[in-house]
Amino acid sequence: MSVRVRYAPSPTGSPHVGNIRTALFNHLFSRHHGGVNIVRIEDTDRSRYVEGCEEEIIESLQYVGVEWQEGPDVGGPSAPYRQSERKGTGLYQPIIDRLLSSGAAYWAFDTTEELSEMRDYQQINKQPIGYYGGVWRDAPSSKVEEARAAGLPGVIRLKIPRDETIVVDDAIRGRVEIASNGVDDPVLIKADGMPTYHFAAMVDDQLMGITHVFRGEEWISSAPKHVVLIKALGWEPPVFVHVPVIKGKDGSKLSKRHGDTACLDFRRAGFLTEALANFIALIGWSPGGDRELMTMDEMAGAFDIKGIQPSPGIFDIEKLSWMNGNYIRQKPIDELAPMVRDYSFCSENQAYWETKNPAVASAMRLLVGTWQKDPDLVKSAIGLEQERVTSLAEFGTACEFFFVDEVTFDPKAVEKWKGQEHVPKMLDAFLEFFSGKSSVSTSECESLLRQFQEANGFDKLGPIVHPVRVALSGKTVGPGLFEMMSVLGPERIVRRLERAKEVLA
RNA sequence: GCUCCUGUCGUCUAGCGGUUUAGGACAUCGCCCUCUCACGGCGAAGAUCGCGGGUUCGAAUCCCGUCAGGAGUACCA
Repeated sequence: MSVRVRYAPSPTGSPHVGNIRTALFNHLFSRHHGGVNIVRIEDTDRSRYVEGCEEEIIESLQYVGVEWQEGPDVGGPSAPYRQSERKGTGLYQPIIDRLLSSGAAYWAFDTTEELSEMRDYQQINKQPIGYYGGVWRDAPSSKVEEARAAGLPGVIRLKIPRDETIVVDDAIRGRVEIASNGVDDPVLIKADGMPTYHFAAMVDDQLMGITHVFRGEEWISSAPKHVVLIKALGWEPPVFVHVPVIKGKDGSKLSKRHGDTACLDFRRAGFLTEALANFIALIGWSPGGDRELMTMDEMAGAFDIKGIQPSPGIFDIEKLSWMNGNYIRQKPIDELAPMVRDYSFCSENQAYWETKNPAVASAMRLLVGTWQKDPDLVKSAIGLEQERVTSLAEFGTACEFFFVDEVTFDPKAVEKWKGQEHVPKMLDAFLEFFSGKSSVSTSECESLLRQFQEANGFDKLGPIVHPVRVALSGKTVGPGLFEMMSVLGPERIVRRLERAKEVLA
């Protein structure tokens, strides 16, 4: 039997990384088995529908590199792929009729007040809270007909059997047994006629031939309801794979107060597709052994449900950053440079940093502005910063000193070299060397500084290099000085040296 | 309250009854490389495998209990 899996988000907000991780597992699993991955939009709750959300879902999926063969955007043999549209085709009706006539489901006309009173009572009496039948589960058909004729708003509920053990087979945890008496009767069809998740998802999974259902762990407690439903319909349940949740640093479920959680925020923050995908796949999944840095192909090749951890994992942004830096370093410069340019140019990314850290946003704009005038300068600068940066966003601030007209001096750096005897003399000598030149090579710069070192009796290069670095970049840290000088070029060097003479005098 | 799930270094994890003085990675610290930072290399520290009982010649690995954390408990998904 060929594998068919589905990612079934509801369009209620921008997808969370945990959610997208489930989508990634679907992708990896279907690729591993040469199966089909389906995207299905679960939009049965009209009150929670968020406009534009479907686009964000698609974008998030594309960002992490998830591919699908059937979905609302590409169509497919099981179309439509939005539950609201599926409902419109009337495909749920015959199934619900079957359930009703076999007695597996029943109409219930409780009002919201009655339901909340019931829960209060259960709460006070320390009983399990939920709907276990009320007056409708076994009501005579005449009473139901009466209520329907009177036009009372009613729902259709699934009749969970009494005194039985419901078995849920979970591919990660194994066999889970639940006493049916603790499972309440779920609503299948709401008063507005829309199906609930419990009903629509199970029916659609069946109709779409889904073989494995990957979903969040939070679904495990409603899984018994799903197996009862499926059995009542005479179907074979799919393999359930309840993937563990992702938690924040403090151990609670990942949420807004942990910082970024929406998948697309990570793109805005400057994380590479490869890094995010690799990182989230490894929260909760391990290929076994010591493998960590993996391409999508490698992950798909190694993917196995047995490698999925049953325990929840914590999202560690530090490790993500390390991975991101790793992938950035691997990029050939011809690929990296345009990537940094596009990233920095994107107004959505700039807006993101504008609220998070305006200095980063302005550095990004400066990078783009400079690119338009002198792309080679920017490319070279990116090349020099490539190995000391951990996100696309950092290139702006890291390269900033290359692009500014006037460097910002780090007071501590100035403090250290200001007034040192050899400094003014050295600056003058170099000024003279660079004046009128049109370009310099790295090796020319190196020999210039080394000659000065020897001529002036310094046994180390430090006292020469450090003040010059401060003079040219304003900072104490950065790329190799000679490479930096070559990239800056004589013209900028001269201008900066002149200004530094005053500052460091 | 009720039900279910989970529990190996701070974090992600390897481990599937003996090859384990529990391995790797991130983070931390130190050394080396070196013009600084970073990269890279080497090394240190860090888990008596939640705890308590069993089973066994032998348990992180199997069983029971216990505690802790999490999830669900909607006409939301």
